[in-house]
Amino acid sequence: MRLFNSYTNTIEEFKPIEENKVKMYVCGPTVYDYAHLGHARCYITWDVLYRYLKFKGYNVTYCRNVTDVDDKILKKAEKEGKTPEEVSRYWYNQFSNSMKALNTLKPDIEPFATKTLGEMIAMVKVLIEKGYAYEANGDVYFRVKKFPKYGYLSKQPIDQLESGARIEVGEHKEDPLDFALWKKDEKFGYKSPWGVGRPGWHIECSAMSRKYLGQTIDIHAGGADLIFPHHENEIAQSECANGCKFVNYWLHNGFVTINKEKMSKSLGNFLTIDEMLKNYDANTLRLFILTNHYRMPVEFSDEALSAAQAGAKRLTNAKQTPLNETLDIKATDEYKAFVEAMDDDLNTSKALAVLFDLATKANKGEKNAYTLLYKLGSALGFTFEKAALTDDEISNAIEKTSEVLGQTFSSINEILELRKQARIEKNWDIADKIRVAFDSAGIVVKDTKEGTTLEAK
RNA sequence: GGCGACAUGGCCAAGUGGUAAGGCAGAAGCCUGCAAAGCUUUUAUCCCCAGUUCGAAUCUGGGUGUCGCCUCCA
Repeated sequence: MRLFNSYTNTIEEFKPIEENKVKMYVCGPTVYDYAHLGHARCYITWDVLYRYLKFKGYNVTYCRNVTDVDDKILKKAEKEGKTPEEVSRYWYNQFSNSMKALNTLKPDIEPFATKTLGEMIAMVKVLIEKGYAYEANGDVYFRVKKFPKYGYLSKQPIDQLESGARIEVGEHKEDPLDFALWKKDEKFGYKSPWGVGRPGWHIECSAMSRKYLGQTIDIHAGGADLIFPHHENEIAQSECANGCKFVNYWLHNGFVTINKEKMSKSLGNFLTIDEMLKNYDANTLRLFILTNHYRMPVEFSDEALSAAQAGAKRLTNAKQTPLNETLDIKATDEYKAFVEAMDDDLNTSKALAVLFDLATKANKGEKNAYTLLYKLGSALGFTFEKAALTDDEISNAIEKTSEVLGQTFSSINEILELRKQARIEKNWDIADKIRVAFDSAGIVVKDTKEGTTLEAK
């Protein structure tokens, strides 16, 4: 398997530290607001990597943190008259629901920053002892100049970084480039050797990653906007504290753009996952994201989403047959093509072509095509289970039909029986009226040789 | 200003040296009572210019355009 490593800027053969085991860390959300389509892209992308590694037989430990100590959380808490815990718990639950609705797998470990404070403080202590950090007026800063590799990940010459760096009012840095490991905060802070304060954002990930996955891990992933300064700082902290390499493969996903602009909270041009899920299902969003390579930008548009919706239906509407559990899928050409695509730095769009090919084969009645479609599709996180009609849809359909035919029905089956009779008698008027009534209730009526089926639109 | 990326048919998007996957939309046919779904067929010379090569969308150089990072950000 080959992956693009942002650290070396090249595609590399993936070799885990321990054979067959993969330790992956993904920078998780700061829980203070709705998750948007950009987050969906990030977490779906790494969900696919997680699923695919498992599909390949790796024993994967996936850790994704929750940042629950942060300025924005505190601001929100003050504004709403709540405690920071209340705010972060509420938004964490929202986030979890969104992730579940998107059909992403739960990470094996989901640590909270506030539960890892001991490790953060210990790490900062070591950095101070080793001379990589210093205390200044209750704050602790990292001495960037002491770490010669600083800027390597982001490919930034240090003098360029320097010209952009500033010292904020009230900070007591030795150098503008230095960044905070610990910040004095007497109001919301926690006890530490340097007084009451809060950890810096970057040290959180360094500490959580080490605590749950170890000093050197295989994969660290996140949005490309985290490269600088977040990941750059993580490298500096972890490598100086631990005295060894931090991450073997740095993976970064591209952004979702809207009107050719990055979708982000600060620009206010975002669509929340919850909003999106009202109009499109999880398979549609997943297909929309996976048709593009994960490192490329994805432009949001309703046309693109509609196209993805039609495409997702094509996959999930493929003729389903009982799964053949004895099939040796690894021996099939489709499996080989799929794996070859995915092994090539997650070429999901090529992998999808295999799925579409299988959908066509399944529709033509080719043996095992559906089994393969199901298994390979599941490795990308698609679901093939047909959604049952909702009570709303059913009662609506009954109501609309009763209206149109001027006759009261008590169940769907009663209507279908009537329609069946009407069709036998070639009373197309009644048959069509029922179909139109069902359609307006969101139910598609299909007449096939095997009989009539109902599906949610 | 520094750093990085991208530019392929109506739309989305693979493809990194040998004459353009796939999806959506469109057209035609089959199937259907009519639909829907499905099946079959069908639409490109790859931003511009120069170069390397027997041969380039694919390599090199120069343009043009778009985006991202350099500050919180997935």
